[in-house]
Amino acid sequence: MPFQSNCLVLLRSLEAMARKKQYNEQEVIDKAMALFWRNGYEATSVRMLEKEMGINQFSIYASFGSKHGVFLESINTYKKRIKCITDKLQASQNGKEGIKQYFYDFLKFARENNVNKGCLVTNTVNEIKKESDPVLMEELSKFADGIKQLFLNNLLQDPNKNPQLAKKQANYLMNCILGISVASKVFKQSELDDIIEITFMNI
Amino acid sequence: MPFQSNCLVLLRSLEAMARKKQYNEQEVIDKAMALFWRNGYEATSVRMLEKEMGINQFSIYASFGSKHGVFLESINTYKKRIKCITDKLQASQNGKEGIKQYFYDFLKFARENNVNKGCLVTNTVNEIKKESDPVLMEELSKFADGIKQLFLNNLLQDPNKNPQLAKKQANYLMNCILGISVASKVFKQSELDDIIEITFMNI
DNA sequence: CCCTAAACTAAGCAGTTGCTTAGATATATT
DNA sequence: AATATATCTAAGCAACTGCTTAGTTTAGGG
Repeated sequence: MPFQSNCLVLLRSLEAMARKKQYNEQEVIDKAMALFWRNGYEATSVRMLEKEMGINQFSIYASFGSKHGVFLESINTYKKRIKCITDKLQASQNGKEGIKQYFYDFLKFARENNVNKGCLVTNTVNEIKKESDPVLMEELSKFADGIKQLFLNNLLQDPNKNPQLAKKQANYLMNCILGISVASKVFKQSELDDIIEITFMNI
Repeated sequence: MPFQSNCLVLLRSLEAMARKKQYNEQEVIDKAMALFWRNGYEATSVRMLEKEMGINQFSIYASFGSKHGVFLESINTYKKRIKCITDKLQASQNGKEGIKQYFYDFLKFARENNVNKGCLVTNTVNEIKKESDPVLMEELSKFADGIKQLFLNNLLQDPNKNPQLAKKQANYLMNCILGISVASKVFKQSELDDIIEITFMNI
């Protein structure tokens, strides 16, 4: 149930009109996403969502059906928000340097009040069990594959690059950014800089 | 409260003797650790621990004080269990090849029924909030630093290695193994092999 | 064989979980 | 103003959370 459709409202526009929603669904999902990102799925209760989103539980369930529904929309919003840096990577024309820039852009993207929250998608993969929600897991995998493909495209901008090696290097870079997502929660910025430097030293 | 001390029992050995424990504390902690490893801390309830450990809640609280206490002992047991591969790394005398072997050893260590559970320490860092349990977080950091030091020692077995570079490479390798801990939950073995190959290709 | 004390069982505690519902409120058309 | 109906508030639901406690069982020393 991705946001409540307005179709019924439009169809009934000739009949009596009812009360308007006092909140914007995208705005409250933005707040929910921020909370899930900071806390994780399980550690975020519906009562906490209520407070953070600034609306009553009834409204949460009316708009998104369930806590799980709120989370799915939060993941969608996360993708929208991170799009600005994946788009930048896609547009980049300077091979591995573009990927390196993505690493730094991601670190900036994931930081809030000098605390690094990691990647919401990575955090979720780490938290949920594959078999408990295979549909969501598949969606998260697809997202990661998309970024891996961008890595590959940028690597292949080097005409001398062996395509088979490039594919392995794309997997390697995906692994490194997964590591960064975890490491950024604990490591100092100078250590993260070292890591990125070595990561791109010889590819 | 690391396991219940036997001192009181010894002191009172001249008085009337009481019933014996019908379980071995290390054995039930092994089972608890397995459950925490599979499920994470929050997603594991005391009722689930009861079933897995095969003892009553009373016995759990008598031996370990709290769910948190069971978890702390589980982390200790995890360290004991992984010691066989860190010891192997420590004893290794062939530089980066020894570290590479540790990567493969870790993958085997973390696999159960063809499912990779990642590293319990990494999973925990990812789940808990730094400020909610700084003592545990510090302990987990120390553990990671110990492994990073083993990486550094092995790298420095190469007499031509620049020590400053080696330090950065140790951070880099720690980041890669963090990535592997996450990636192993989702990636195929062939992809993991590619990742490890590239990771060690250029250091 | 009785007594003491630890270990056991199982019921129960208050607080929280995700979710629902009854009833009050607001709003655009008639 | 009257009506219809979506949205709001707030109370409440059963199930579950970590943890405790009352009462029974089991063991060994006297």
